[in-house]
Amino acid sequence: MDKGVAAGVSAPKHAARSIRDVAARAGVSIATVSRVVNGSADGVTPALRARVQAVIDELEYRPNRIGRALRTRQSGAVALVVSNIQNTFYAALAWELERRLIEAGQVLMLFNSNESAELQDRCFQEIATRDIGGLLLLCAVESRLLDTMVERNRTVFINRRIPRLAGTSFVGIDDEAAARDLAHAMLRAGRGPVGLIHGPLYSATSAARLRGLLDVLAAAGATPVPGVIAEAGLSMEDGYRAAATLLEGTRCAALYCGNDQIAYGAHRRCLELGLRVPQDVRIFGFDDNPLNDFLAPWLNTVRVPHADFAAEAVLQWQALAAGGPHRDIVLPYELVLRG
Amino acid sequence: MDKGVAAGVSAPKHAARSIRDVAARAGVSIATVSRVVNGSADGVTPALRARVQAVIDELEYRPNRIGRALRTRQSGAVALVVSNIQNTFYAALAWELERRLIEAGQVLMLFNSNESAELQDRCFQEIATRDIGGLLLLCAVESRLLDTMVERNRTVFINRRIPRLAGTSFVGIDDEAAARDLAHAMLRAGRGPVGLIHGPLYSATSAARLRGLLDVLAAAGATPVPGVIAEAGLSMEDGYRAAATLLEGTRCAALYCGNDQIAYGAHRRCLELGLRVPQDVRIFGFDDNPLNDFLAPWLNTVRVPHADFAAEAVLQWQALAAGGPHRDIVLPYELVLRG
DNA sequence: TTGTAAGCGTTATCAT
DNA sequence: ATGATAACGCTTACAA
Repeated sequence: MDKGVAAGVSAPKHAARSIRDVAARAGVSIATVSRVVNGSADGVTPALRARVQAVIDELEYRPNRIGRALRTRQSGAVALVVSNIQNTFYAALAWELERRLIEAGQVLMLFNSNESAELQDRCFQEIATRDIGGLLLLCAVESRLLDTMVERNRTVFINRRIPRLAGTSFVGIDDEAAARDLAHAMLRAGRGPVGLIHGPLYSATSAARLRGLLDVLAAAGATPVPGVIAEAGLSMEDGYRAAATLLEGTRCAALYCGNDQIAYGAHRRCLELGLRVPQDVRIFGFDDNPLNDFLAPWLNTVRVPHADFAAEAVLQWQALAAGGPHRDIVLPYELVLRG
Repeated sequence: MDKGVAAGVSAPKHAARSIRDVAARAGVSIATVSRVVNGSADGVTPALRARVQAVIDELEYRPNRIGRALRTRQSGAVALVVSNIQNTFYAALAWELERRLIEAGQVLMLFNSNESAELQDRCFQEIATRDIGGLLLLCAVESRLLDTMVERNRTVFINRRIPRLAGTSFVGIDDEAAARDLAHAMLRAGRGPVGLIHGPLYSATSAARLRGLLDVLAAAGATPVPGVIAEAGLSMEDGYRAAATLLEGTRCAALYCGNDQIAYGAHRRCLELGLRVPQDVRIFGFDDNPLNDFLAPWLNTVRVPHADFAAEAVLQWQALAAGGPHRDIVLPYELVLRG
């Protein structure tokens, strides 16, 4: 029997080093190591600092974030609660956020709320016990624990705000204005019956978009009849179902959808009904998911600058961490008319 | 001046409760509270237990995970390192994973490696200091720190393995067999020149798929000429670029793409060239992204059971946590022929 | 059955 | 400038 090999198989090469290991090896106290690691302004003699740093490098010591978190009450993690990561717009935003947070030495904890107050609170419960450094809410809903969470954490609302919590930082666009622009583009493209599949009205974003749209349509005397307004969830499946109902017996020249995912679902239903897009029905959405250029060359939409959303959200979170005030950041959008 | 209101505005309602608060209020030691919280088998008198539980409920006490993590060396977080969350297949998988992990009382830390060894190691460095309970690698690449991470964490490879680390748990399909089936479907659909845009060959998954495909094509005497084989990254943009090169001057009746994202890019290029899909070119992909039914009704592909991947990955992670052995879990796939 | 106390890895206060 | 030590919130021997 080769005991050496047998032991080597099961035992890890070596456990992670602790500050004690470094201190012992360098012949200093753990306090000194801590000072070196944190580059404290309070002096450590350059010579000593170099000696300690050498040991740190040699042992590949990296401070344990859990120990540090317990002491500083900051876990070095930022929680992102997103409606649904399967929405490619949110996924793109999450990607940008993660990239920037890693750069800032933070990790991202991901939660899906699925537009449900219960699930969102479930996530909040997990988050609440973890001393996170920031809370990014990408499409939050009202829920029992929302206020406490916002109160206790550095919070930034992204893409959707809770009007009641207007004092909390927000990054978004002017959805109502964007919807008005989109409506004008719709009208310019040709008259005819308009169908509307808007997002859930508990969402201030969905509501603002609908408001802007109806505003312009009404002014143009193109108010859609009640039968062609439908509320839907924010997924492709929701859009498909809503379109199925809405297009049953009704004919639309243009179809407004509360976001691009809804538009994808509506598009599918149109094709099933033998309607050509855009020849028979023109479809309008919101967000401009990154894959539109590849898979939805028929989709007219509003480009929401997701990369800028992420950049601004992180900046604003950092500003809050630095003791800055809550702010509203409203970014420019852009109309994308494809067909 | 109303001092009461002024104070109420800035001060949080109350900080989170600690185990001490509960112990003090219940008139017991923190050890007893801990026992109640953890439902320890070691007895706590039912009466005492009830009294403590009442205080816990009253104060809405939830144990701080950082404190617990420091003691147990388990942060209650599972790290997911994914190639790119913008790939809708990975996003769908991540969604399923998050749902199940929350159910298991864990949170998910999300990292994008972007197929880069450097970035993956950057993520690993963040992960290494955080005492995670599990490491899920959705499309890992070779990197300097990979071995240490696998060695020190309960690891499950998903969708792509590192052949060198065959002793580590894996959840996937038989990619080579699936590719063979796909190739047969390709041949059944009609003869003609075949173009190939495969994924990067450092990926065992991409390599296996290509192997299976070439296998069948060769056996059928349909070996593609070197000029119509291209290697591409795994994104739509990569697929677009590869297709642009490959279709320059060459005519293909069928186009194999290493995954659906590549196929989306190739499809766009085909349309730009005036090629009709599937009339002029039939396109074959891999994964069956959930949005194909809506946006890619022209795409033939292999349905990779992402929900089952997630379920099995979590189960296998739990098995490892329970001291079980590493396992290979190979799930069934399904051909989806749309056009 | 319940309590006391050590200790997980840090940071930061206070001596020296 | 450096070190000793308390404290963060929790779990878990061990003592009572």
